[in-house]
Amino acid sequence: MENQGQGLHARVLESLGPAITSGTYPPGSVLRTDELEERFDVSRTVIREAIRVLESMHLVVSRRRVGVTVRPTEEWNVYDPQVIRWRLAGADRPRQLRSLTVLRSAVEPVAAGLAARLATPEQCEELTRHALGMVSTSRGQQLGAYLVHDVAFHRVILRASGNEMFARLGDVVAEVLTGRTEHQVMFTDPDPAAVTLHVRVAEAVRERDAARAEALTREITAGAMAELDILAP
Amino acid sequence: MENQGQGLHARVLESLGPAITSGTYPPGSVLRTDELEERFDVSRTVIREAIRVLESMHLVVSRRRVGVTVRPTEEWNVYDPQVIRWRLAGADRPRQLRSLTVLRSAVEPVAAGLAARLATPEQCEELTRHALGMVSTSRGQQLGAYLVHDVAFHRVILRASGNEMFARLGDVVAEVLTGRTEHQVMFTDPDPAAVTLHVRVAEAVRERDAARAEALTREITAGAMAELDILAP
DNA sequence: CGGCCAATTAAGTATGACGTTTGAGTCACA
DNA sequence: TGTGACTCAAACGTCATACTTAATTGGCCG
Repeated sequence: MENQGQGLHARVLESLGPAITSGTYPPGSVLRTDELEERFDVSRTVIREAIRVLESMHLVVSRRRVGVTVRPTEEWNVYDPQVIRWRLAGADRPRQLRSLTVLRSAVEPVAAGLAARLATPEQCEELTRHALGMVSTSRGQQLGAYLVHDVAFHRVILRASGNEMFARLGDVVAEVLTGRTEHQVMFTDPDPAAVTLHVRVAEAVRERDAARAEALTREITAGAMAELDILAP
Repeated sequence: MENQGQGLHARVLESLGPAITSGTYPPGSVLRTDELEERFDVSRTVIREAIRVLESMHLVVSRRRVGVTVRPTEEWNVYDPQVIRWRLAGADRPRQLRSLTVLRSAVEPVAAGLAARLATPEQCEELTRHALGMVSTSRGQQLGAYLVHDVAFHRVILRASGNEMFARLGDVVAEVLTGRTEHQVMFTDPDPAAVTLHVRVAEAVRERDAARAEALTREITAGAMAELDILAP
């Protein structure tokens, strides 16, 4: 969905990263550069650059005389988009989807409240447009088109919040929504109630009603959590 | 507060990173590797490794025949702890503190609610201990000791939430709290009301009262926002 | 048995050579 | 004069190799 292996070091990364995040090399495992050099049939330079990147993601730590050691899971930079992609592609995808959905449930309502205050007229218009797009694609097995509008809607909300930290979660939300459509049940058309909620959020933002926008978004994320059987107090 | 320049590439990073995030090299600027090589008096190997790391943070993009170009701010991996540190150390520290405080206000209450359900007895005990520690250090210019308990308290909440995404925000919160003590007013002792709120959160978690823990934490973060003059609806 | 020293190992750094991409300039032709 | 293809060179990308540094291991000596 984003970059792709241009350059050998990227190719190595796209092989090593998933191998680490998926547990093929569990925490504590030790890799040696010359071994990798041989395995990927590339030069030392390339391996070292890949290792440096993995190190900056806190996936590994490189120490002299010992090798490149995989770090414990708790220390990984789990907000790194690349790490998120690797983990979503791996075995603990369900677990990862839950974590991210909980994060969404915390962030998106607050973002919607802020968006209601700060959204530009253009952003309001975009929101409305995508909400209506969701309505018009919510029936008749148009899940692909529906997803496009859904993702765009949430991206606009996050961006319109005016908070860069929220805005950067757009990719994460996109992954979660895409993952849900691809992997989850979702054989059937989207829940009409959810569609309506999006329309009403767009309305609330347009009318600068922060409290309502937040509350409605909270309903949306609550629905997303329910889909994954996450705690329902 | 974390790693330090062990290795030349790390030294280069600690110089280039802040230079980019602080705007010394604004987006669109172009760096050439051989120029950097000379400026830092290190080999290509070292420069290239540093560049790879900056690239993985989405701070720069390296293209043939053109050089290493600084990317637009919106594309930076603003959740990377190292990027956060660099930006907090730079000129737009106030702006960064606001962004992060808003993020806290979204995440921490939800985390506290989850902690109330999931915290282990040990974590409950830790919470209580740090809350009491805050009480006992809240008077008489013991800001340093107070800060230690404050940071520890919020770390436990985030970790006890059982959500790895939340848990990894512990460092961010620590930076924000530390930054407030160091840079903000805070000449005077901490607000007694805030101290009391922490004690009550610990209580609520201990009593498994998720709604109360969430609401009380929302009050804490609202206070933090008020300190920074962030919107007060 | 314990502490100290040296040998070994694997990462870190430096350097020279070559390959590859691609922007930019040039030149010819319409 | 404008447009097209063609050439050139600048900058990164990759490789191979030699050397340096740090840390672990293990043996030697007290």
